[in-house]
Amino acid sequence: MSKVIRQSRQRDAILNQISDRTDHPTAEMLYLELKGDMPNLSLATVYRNLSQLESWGDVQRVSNEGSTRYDFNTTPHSHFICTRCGAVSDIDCDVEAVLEAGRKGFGGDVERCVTTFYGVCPKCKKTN
Amino acid sequence: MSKVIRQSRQRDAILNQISDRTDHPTAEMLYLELKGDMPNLSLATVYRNLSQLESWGDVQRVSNEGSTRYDFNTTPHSHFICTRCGAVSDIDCDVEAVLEAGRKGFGGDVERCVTTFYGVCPKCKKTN
DNA sequence: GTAGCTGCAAAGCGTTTGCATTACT
DNA sequence: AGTAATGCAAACGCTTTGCAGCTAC
Repeated sequence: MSKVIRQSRQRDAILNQISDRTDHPTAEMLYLELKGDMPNLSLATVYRNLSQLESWGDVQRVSNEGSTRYDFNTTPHSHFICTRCGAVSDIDCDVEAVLEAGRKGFGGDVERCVTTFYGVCPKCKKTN
Repeated sequence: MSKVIRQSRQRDAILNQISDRTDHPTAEMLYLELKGDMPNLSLATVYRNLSQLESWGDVQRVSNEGSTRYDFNTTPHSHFICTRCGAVSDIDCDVEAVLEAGRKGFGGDVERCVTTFYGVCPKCKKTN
């Protein structure tokens, strides 16, 4: 008897809030944003739902020094973190090629890889 | 007037403990290992010294879901984390090539990248 | 003697968990 | 009615910090 998944206003709101953006918010960001409409939303609920959504493959964790960010884009892709403004954005990079480079001369099974790029984002570069 | 750096038994011991190994220990591992010889060594001292050593470029942080590991090898290189035994090892991978792949078609300045590979290490593969 | 370093304990941070209550189905 | 999901607060694990005493220079 597998566990039944019920609908919940909170989970719907979280998924809705994360689905149409590319800025990789943290649990707390989502919590603060949603608290406007749902004043007694709890941070624990946001964390619990994000974990669930992750286990169902609906969102992806992006770990970034200290706090975790969440990404609605669950295809294997890489991230760029701006060292000036801290923004996390997606970056186009051939993940398969990186995997191949890692496999070369390594005795184990390389299954997955995560690459994070650092530097100055286009926006900050313009502002200087 | 810049701060004078003094010698300390504790820092020497930490550096000595980390310098001849490739298993990327955590602060707590080093603490437990050193506590044998220095019974009143404090975990805070280990953390403080590792931060200092990192800022001086003597060790490198390797962040790995939850806890931080330290690496005496400060040249840009990649890591492999075994999903069976949790071991963190160095892996040969052309970091420059990955950087190039990230730069392609990205508007900002890509300065640095960190790649972590996941899979089954040679040892676990053998044991199966 | 001065100021950096230590040990200890307390606080900090992001995250998880226990539990009584609420609300989907 | 039954049980998943919530809100709250307390606990968690890792790391940092405040402070009095210690130690290298």
